[in-house]
This record gives sequence, structure tokens and C-alpha cells, in this order.
Amino acid sequence: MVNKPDYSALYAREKKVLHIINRIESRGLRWDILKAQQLTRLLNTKIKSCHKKMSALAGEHNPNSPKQVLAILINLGLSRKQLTEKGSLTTGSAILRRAVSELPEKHRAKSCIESLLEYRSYSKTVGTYLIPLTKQALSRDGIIRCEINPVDTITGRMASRQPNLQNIPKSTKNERANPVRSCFICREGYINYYFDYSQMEMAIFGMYADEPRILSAYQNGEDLHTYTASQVYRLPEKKVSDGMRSNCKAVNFGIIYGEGQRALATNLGWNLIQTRSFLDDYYHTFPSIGRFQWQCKEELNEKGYVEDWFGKRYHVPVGQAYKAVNCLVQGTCASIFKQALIKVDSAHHLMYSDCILLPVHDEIQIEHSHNCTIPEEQWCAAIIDKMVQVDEVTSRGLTLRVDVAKSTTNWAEKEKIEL
DNA sequence: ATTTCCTCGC
DNA sequence: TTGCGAGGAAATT
Repeated sequence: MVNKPDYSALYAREKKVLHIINRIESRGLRWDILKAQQLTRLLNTKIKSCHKKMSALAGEHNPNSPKQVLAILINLGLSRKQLTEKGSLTTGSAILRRAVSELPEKHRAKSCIESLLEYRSYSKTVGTYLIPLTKQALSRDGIIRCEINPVDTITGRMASRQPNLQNIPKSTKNERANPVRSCFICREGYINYYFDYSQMEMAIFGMYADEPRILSAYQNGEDLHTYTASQVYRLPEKKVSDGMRSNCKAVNFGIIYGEGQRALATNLGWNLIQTRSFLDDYYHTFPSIGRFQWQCKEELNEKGYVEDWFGKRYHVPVGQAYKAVNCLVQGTCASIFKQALIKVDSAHHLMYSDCILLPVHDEIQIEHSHNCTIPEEQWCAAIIDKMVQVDEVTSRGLTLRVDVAKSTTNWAEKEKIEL
């Protein structure tokens, strides 16, 4: 009486993924121990000076303790309201940055908060990344090997642990090359290539919502956050400002994540009225999106689960129906990615003896022999072709976009290449 | 030993 | 009612 799903194809796929993961875990990534140790020393001095600055302004304390930080900030004159989010006091970076921007020019809390944020950033870099990674590399000949778990996540994404190599900090605008990334160096004789699906979740979301304008914009190579902004604000794309784009980006992701109005408002830095009015414009501009959200909920109410293109079911509690959209979108992307990983692996492994270094949700990193006689463009095109040729995608008329970057030195120095 | 807070990624 | 993860330090049990 219960219609059981046929998971045999998905099961076969996971078995193939396991073999690939085995090779990835054995290979590992090369880590520049000396450079990491130098950077650790450098950042440690910066951490100390931040701490000193804070102590001078606010007295002795442990900056790692949210409790003590809270006491200090209130002591320096910040109101409880400024530090309150969702009813409770917090010292998260988002709320602190907002507080700083609202503070008078030379308020004494200002430089204290700035030092604190700097302190946290450097501490994160050293304590979470540089020291643990160096420790591991020291015991394993300069190679870092993570463990990848492909099955224990809700949506089917893969998780990396000990260490997690999927949350290595990326370079920011102020920082040309991130110190952690710069310590992941290319092996002797290899060039590293980075193939990542461009705006994959938005494209898949557009497919599920069956929104032809978003899909054609995607196939035209346009940036979808800019495109949606141009529609909502009724402007040519060239006239869309950074602010308009980032507003729509927040809404686009918010809808995929199932964000409520309150959370979205916090994200945008707006009040509820402004947020609602903007959402009204958005949904009015793209009626298909509201319809898709509604259909998702309907399917969940009828069947107790939603089912994706691969026949995979997501059993979401009815009280958490807002999660259904994300399960479909993120889960579908995860399946596409795994299928692509299999195709890429079989192709390159058989043909060129290169090695997949690391999968990062929508990106495949590959180590490519420097001596390969095949022209670079041709080799890249072959990889891209494997990533694009996933039946569940092509049969629906979607051609996913793939960006490529490369590096001959380290992860921080990767540069986009045009093909 | 477990939970809370904060921060990193996609 | 902000999706899916991991990890570190402090606080709590």
C-alpha cells in the first residue's frame, strides 16, 4: 500500500562515489608548513596587539568570552537595544558592525569593537586553520588528508571533516591572498584547475519554479542577481547598482533557504515594512516563484515528502514546510554534482592519470600533470563537457554554466581563465 | 560530556 | 520559521 521509491540507481551512484572519495582521501593536499608557521607568528603578534588595545580601553578581559565582551561593551556605553537580536543579547560580528556604523565618530567603544572584530578574525585564522592544519601536516609529511562523508547529510551533500576542507576562508577585497589558502600549494609538476558550476542553485531554482525569464537570462550568461534586480527595479541591467543587486541577492537566497520576513529584514538591514514592500514587488515581478513555493507545500501536505528530479524524497515535517524548497534545490544540486564527479573521474582518470583533489559542493578541484600534451583548452573542455552532460539536467533542456580557474602556485593565487 | 556562541564555506 | 555543513573556545551540567 505504501509506494516504495526505487532507490537502486541512487544506491549504485553512491557506491561509485565511495571509490572516488577513497582516492581523494588518500591523495590529500600539500601544505606549506614553513609558510604556515611564519604566518602564525605574524598573526599572533597582531592578535596580541588587538588584545592590548582592547584592554587599554576596557580593562582586563578574555575577548573569547561573549559574556565578558557583552559586559565590556555595555560598560563602554552601548545600549542593550543595540546588542539585541531576536530578544537576546549577542556580540556577533553582524550586529557589532551595525552598532559601529551608528556610533558617533570618536566614541570610545568604536575602536574597541574594531579591535575585537580584528582579534576574532585573526584568532579564527590561526586557531581554526593554521595551527590544526600545520599540526596534521607535520605528522603526515606535509600532506593534509580529510575524511569525506557522502551520505549523512539531509540533502545529499558531502561533508568534510578532520579537517573540514570545504570551509577554508576565501580571499577578501582587503586581502589579496588569504593566508590559509596560500598554504595549500600545488604539487611539483602539477597545475591545479578549479571547475565550478556558476550560480547552480539559482539555475536549478529557476527550473523548479519554471520561470522562463530567469532561465533565459541564465542561458545568456547573465548574472542572475543582477537580472532579477533589473526586473524588480524595472531598469536595464547596466543601470542596476551594487546595492540593488545585493538586495535581490539576499531575497533570492532567502527564498531558496526558506527565510522568513524577519530574518530577511535583519539581513537587509531594513524594517519589516520596507522588507514586506520589497517582497511584494519581487513576488509581483516573478509570480512563478510564489506559485512554486505554494506547490511545494501542497506536495508536502499531500504526500508527506517532496521528490526531486532524481526520485530522491525529502521527508520534511509539516511544521517545517519552509524547508521543502531548499531540500529540493540543494538536494538536486548535490545529486547533479555527484553524478558529474563520477563522469569527470572516469574520463580524466582513464585518459590522463590526473587526480581529483577536492570536491566543494559545486566545485571540482583537479590536479593536472604539467607534461600533458593535450592543449589546455581541449582538456578543460572535456572536463566541462562531463559536468554539463548529466541526463537529469540535459533532458530538461538546461545547460549548466561552468567557470574555470587555475593556479601553478597555491590555492590563493587561482585565476579565472577564459576558454 | 554536552550545549552555547561565534565564524568559516557553498 | 535563515538552508546544509564543521570546528574552536567558553560556559554549563
